Amino acid sequence: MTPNYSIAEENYIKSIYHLQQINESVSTNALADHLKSKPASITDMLKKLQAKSLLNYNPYKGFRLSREGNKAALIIIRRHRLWEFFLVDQLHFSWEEVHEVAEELEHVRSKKLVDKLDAFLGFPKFDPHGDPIPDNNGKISLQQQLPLSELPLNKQAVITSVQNQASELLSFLSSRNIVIGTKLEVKRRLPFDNSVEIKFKNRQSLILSEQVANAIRVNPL
Amino acid sequence: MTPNYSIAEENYIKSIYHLQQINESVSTNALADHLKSKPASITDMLKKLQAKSLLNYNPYKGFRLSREGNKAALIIIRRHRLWEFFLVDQLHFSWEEVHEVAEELEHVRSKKLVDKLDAFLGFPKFDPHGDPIPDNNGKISLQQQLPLSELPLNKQAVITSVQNQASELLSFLSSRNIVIGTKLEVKRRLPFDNSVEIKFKNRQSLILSEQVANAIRVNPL
DNA sequence: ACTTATTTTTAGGCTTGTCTAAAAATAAAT
DNA sequence: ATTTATTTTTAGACAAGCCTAAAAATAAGT
Repeated sequence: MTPNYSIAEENYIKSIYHLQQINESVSTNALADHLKSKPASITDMLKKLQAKSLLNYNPYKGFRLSREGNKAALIIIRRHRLWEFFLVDQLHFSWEEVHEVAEELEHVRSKKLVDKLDAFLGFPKFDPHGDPIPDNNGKISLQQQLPLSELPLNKQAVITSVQNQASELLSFLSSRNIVIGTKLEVKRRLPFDNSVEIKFKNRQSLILSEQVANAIRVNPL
Repeated sequence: MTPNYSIAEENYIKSIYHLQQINESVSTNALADHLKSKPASITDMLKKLQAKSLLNYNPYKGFRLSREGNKAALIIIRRHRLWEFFLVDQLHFSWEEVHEVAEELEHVRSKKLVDKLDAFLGFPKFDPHGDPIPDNNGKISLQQQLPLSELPLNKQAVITSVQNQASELLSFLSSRNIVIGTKLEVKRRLPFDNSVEIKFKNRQSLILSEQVANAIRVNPL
């Protein structure tokens, strides 16, 4: 039997998973920031997670999830993204509202529930933000994607995901018709602030800041 | 704003609500039994619930929910029963499997989620066990129902609910085709053990123990 | 009415998960 | 290389929820 973890443990596992996608090794401070917690609390929990062999932890040197920890993370992420899909697809939430609610739903542990929900939804591969949904074995389907900030000039591409859950950003993007599936290309980069001018198929164009262009992931066509 | 309660608090509120339907006043021991907890733990929590004015509590004398406590209880029961309905109606769980899972889902606090779920399901009035689902104002639609053990002989009635969530009982009943909506009448009562002989429309008959006949609620036609 | 049994509460302790303040380890700077 | 700054860990405390064992209150029995 796969063991059950507390809500606090699950939140740590998930945050570590996300942070280690960005950096080789995760630091105590980075995790404290991410969880809006204090470094001392982090150290405490790290010891517990290591005792449960979910973590490879070298004091003062940083840490990463173990194989088992990664498996646990993918289960939680699967739950989170399936519920997000459900909320948008079935309950007609808007994509910027779902994250908070899914933060609660993701901790409901029943495997049967999650698998039945998956089937009910038609085994979706991507959540409303374009992030891939792990299947019932924890397999995640990758797709070629790069930040909009790195897309070559004048190359057609389609938006595949937005790497930021802040509802302000998401509703701003929606209001500009920037959603998953939108096709666009970059017409130029402004060197002084690295902002980009993008152009839609309907010939409308728009300037996006470097931060925003970094959060948007695209798949070149 | 309606305050938020912890999962532990919500479980206490719900159990007290159920117990006070049966008796005038709830006792510490009865609640300890119901929650599979110890009397000392109950006393601790009762003080906290009273401090939050959810409870009218006279030490040594018993307790009941306050007006506010009842309101909170109905919100939790609404969540629980809507999720049960969802699980059976949309995810095709069988009615004996849903209780456990709904015990977890009921603690997801978002009001918007619950109201949207309600609409998505078509504003159902009864859950799969036949229990009424409170509406978004906490109003509960009552229906005339009495225990099968009290149904007069030879009077046609329809099963409206089963007041017991034990999955053994529920699957036993299903296997005998005893579900919500089944029509039956009581042919006789056996005096030595108060068991009842029931007869279905298709002329099949069956003996049920007093305990089982007490758990089944019917609406006389 | 007085003893006995039951119920409930208090007292003190444990675990989980959090915090602040201080100490120790590592990294950066001169 | 030695001081200074930063990061991380340890030490000790606290709240929520639970427990056992003992004391106090109520109920039952003769």
